[in-house]
Amino acid sequence: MSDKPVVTRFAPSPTGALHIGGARTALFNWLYARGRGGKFVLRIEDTDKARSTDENTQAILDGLTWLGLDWDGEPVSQASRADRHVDVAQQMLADGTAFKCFATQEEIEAFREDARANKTSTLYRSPWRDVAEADHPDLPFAVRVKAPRDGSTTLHDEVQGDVTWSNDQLDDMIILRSDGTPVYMLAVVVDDHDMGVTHVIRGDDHLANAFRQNMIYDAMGWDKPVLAHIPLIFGPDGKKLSKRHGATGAAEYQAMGYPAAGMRNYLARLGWSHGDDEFFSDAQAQEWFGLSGIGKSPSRFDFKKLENICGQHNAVTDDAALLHEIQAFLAATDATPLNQQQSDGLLAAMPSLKERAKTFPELLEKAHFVLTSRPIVPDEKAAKSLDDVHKGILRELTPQLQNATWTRDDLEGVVSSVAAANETKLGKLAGPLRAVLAGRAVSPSVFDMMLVLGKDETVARLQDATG
RNA sequence: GGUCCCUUCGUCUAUCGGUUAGGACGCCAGGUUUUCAACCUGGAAAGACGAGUUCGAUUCUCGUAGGGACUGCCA
Repeated sequence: MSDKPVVTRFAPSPTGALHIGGARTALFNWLYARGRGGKFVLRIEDTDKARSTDENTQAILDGLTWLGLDWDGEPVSQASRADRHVDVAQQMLADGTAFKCFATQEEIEAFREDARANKTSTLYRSPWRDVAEADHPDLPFAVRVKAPRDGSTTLHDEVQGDVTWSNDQLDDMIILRSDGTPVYMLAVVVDDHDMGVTHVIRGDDHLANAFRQNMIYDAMGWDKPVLAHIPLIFGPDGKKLSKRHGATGAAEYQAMGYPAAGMRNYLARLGWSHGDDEFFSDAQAQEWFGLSGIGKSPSRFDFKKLENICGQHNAVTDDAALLHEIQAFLAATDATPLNQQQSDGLLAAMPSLKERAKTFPELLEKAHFVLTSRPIVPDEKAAKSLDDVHKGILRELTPQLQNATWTRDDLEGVVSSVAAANETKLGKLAGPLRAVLAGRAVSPSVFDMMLVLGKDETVARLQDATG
């Protein structure tokens, strides 16, 4: 179990989009496998026909792709493996580790209601557990495992430590419904086994299930995977993450314009740590990630920290790569795509843009000067700084710029001297200049903009505004 | 109700019996500054509570409180 190549898996059920918690679970599995030269596989748990849709499956795949989590091989459909699951159940029946239960759902429900009313255990004990085959009626039946009744079971979990359950808390859970279809609990075990999964890293809402699933491993005599049940993610208020907090789905974070690298870093750091390291690359995360670094307590989602991390990643991301990400962001949000000129401009402005934006919308807003075209129409805030006095100064500046060599130093010199000649400061002139060049009160440095725009465009914009 | 799990600054966390309990985000003050972002300096800010073990507990044990998960012929 230790020297086998690592195989981890992510097994979402397509009953909804990719939840941010699921995204982190996938990330942990991916990090663990990739850091060890192992495989990371996908299994779609679509056995609930009523709630599973192809759209959801696609949304989950898209979400993982956006996050940059690549998987090995084709995603496995759990539903397509039903025959195999049934075979295993038959095997257990033959081995005597499972039995046929002829109790009807009404009977069981009645029992539970009674139990609840009397405040006794709602664990159903089927009367059919030890009934001989010869005495079985000719009726539909469900197949149940024979759970151990005495003693206790201790499971080692890499995150939770040793967890012990008294066996009388285990029920003879159903593995095959009375219509002959396999149940999730059986399918998971069979699939994990058949797919060679060595490490099961999943949300700790599955911890109790681990004990149930353990019964099937025991019944079949299969090797058990290493378990790691990770704590859940809550909203900023400590309550379950919900719409109220802004976003539960990975796609929503994509739509808000967070860069995938920042998401990976933030999510990895949520519930897992490697000393004081906060900001790291994928390569570092893969190298450092391990089960022992995962904490046991649930963590809250903090948008401020996410933004900070995203800002740091933007700053170090390659210009062209960022441009591609932004184009993908625009496409994903159904925004109008950039034309060639805008793409070129954005790329040229990227060095000064990427250091000041945490999200793509923010970056795009600051890139307005290069995405728009003449005549520049200043927005309300920008217009305020453009009074007649400053227009006059800018008019004076224009011819001087025409004679300037287009370097940062020279531009700074020209603007400063014009400012000085008018008994004002560069700081006072920057606002109006920004308004003229960008039409916005917020933008990169005026000199950076001039450099990106070039002399002709810069002068033209000045003439437009002061002419 | 039952079973299991969790509890260090507001948040994410470090600490693996001995620390002035460290870092990061955020916040506050000051600086820099051309708006935004960034940056620099400083600051406030934590071991849920109560016992026990120990020379010594944030760290180990138990209890209490609070929170969470599970308790389906759902996944």
